Amino acid sequence: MKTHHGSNKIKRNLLTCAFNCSFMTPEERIKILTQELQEHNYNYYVLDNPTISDYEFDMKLKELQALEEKYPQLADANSPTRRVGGDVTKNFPTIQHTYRMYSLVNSYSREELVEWIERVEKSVDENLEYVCELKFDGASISLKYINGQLAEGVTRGDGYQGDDITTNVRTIRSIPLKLRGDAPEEMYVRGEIILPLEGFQQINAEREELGLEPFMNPRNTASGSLKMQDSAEVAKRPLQAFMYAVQGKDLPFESQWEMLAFCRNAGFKVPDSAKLCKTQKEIFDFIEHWDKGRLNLPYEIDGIVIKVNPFYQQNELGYTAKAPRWAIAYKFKAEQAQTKLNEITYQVGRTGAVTPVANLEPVLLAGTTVKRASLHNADIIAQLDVRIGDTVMVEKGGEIIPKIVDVNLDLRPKDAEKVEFIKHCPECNTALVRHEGESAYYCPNEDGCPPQIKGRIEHFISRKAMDMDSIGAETIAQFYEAGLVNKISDLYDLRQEDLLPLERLGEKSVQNILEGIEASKQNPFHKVLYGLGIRYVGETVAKKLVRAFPNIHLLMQATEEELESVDAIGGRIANSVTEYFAKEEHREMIAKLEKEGLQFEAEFEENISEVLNGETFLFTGKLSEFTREEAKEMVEKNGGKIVSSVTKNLKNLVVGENAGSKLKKANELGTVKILTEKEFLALIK
DNA sequence: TTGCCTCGAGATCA
DNA sequence: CTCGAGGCAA
Repeated sequence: MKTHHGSNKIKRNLLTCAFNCSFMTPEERIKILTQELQEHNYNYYVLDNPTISDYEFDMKLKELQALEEKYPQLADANSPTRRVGGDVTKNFPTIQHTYRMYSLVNSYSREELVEWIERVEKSVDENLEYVCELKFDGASISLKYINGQLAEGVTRGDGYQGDDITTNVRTIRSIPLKLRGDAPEEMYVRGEIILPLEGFQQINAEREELGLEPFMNPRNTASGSLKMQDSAEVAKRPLQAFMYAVQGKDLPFESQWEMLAFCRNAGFKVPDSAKLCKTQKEIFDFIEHWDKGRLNLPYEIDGIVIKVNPFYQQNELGYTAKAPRWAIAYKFKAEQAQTKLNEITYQVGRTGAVTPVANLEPVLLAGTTVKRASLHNADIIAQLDVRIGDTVMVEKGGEIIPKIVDVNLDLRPKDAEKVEFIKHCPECNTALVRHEGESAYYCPNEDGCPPQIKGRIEHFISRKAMDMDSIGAETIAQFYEAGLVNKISDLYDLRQEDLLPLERLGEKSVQNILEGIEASKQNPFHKVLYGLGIRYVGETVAKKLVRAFPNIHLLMQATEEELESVDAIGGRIANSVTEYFAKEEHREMIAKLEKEGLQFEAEFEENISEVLNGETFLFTGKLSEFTREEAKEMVEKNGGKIVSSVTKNLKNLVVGENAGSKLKKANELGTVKILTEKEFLALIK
């Protein structure tokens, strides 16, 4: 690590010299120093190739600091002096991502990867090219640059919005505060913040000296560092940033490979391990190489990312609800550890499903201590034939959730008996039931079983539903035990005087809780609907229902048939919805919530026109007039629908450059109208 | 599922 | 100052 010490005396000399010798204005001097420091910083942290001594660097930095102090009006938010931090953030405001941050689909075997490649090759017919990159194990981030200046650093969050951690991001030396070369007006760079192993060990050595507990693993330490309030502390953590994607308008590249080069030229650290591959063999060679080679890397990776290279091919493939179809992660084989199964306990979820949980002798695995692992259901227990006292093999795959994969029969105690799944609810002793065709056992005591009641309320307050600040599972349990809350709507009857007597709740906490409850009334209808916890109504289904039934009364009156007519709503969901609303207590509760002022009516933008009513569209090839996102919006705003493949339901195929198999198939069908982009635009004019 | 950071509450000590 | 809840990230 570079140390930035220097003496004030020398600094003053340098200052005097700068003024005396060159007759520069402070403004000019600041500009020169800034540029020099930026350059040296880049050489040191991005290229790993310093061209001046640490001492000289520190002198220049001190000089710049002094000048900025003297002329604060000339100090830039992206000055190299900001690298050392100092800004303290109280809380990190939420920022919407301009471009959604998708996740990646994971694969764990050669077979799965081959399946993906074959799927890709089916939709895109010619000259496939892939970029293989290392999958860094850290925290994802999005950086916004305005006219080449770092403007925002945002965590991934839920992919739609994240936390503004700009001041902390500025302290990471391998992130340029100002881009090199020509920069577009606005662009977003995505990458991963990691803590190299050496830095991790160094931090732990320091912590040990200070008598502090060492950190468990680099990934959590990196992630935690980004959320520290004192950016000067963040500056002391030797974090690094590896960037792998750029988004924005009119960018000067047309493929992932060119994008990596652009990133590198713009001054980001882009490892040169990425490789352009044309064949399956090349991809698998790359994987194999790094599966072994990763042990020698100075940082941790947990897999390989494979991306279709040209953008027009990526666009052809498009996205699922969560991830691009044009990329996939290959995760290295998970680490395993052997440990003892001490006990099986049973948990009752909000739906009444009873889940067996293995309580394990704590064991160190992939940088964490594993003590518990879900056994999912009775079938899994039977299949593994795990018994109390068994020695089992635990694995921590890409899902993060530890899993029992095997039982070591040689070490089984002689008297170990088969596990009998419990017959009665561990919480309320009601006899459990098992629905036909389902592997889970349920406690049918919906209204009297504490974990089900608490679970429903926890679900309601959760982030994706009402997102009530400063209330968590423990607080709900407290409310329930105090007899204050038995159903969702009871939350809205809570008063300050009810809560203050409760343990651990001071005035401040109570105020936060009540404010959170009040603020929840502003949440849109689809969140409220999701929060009700109707079985099979997740976030996506809730949104779909709200679209089709824009207020709660329409939804409550809908028959199963009407529900099923909605796209993606099947019999199972329709049945669950009507059953929910058939219950008197549910209808009463909803009436109460409505009275309290929760949103039970959807707000949508009106469609611009209905000219595309009944029409279906599919876009293929490289589009030049608009993006796929824009196309989708245009179609929907004009009453049309987007479909995903060429079938007899497709009425219009809009073709861009390089249209391939879809165009061919449409021609074969003969029923599809083929349009150019211009013709499409003319349709909706 | 676990680890890390932050905050409020309550204990401890001056 | 220490503890535990809560939030977040993978």
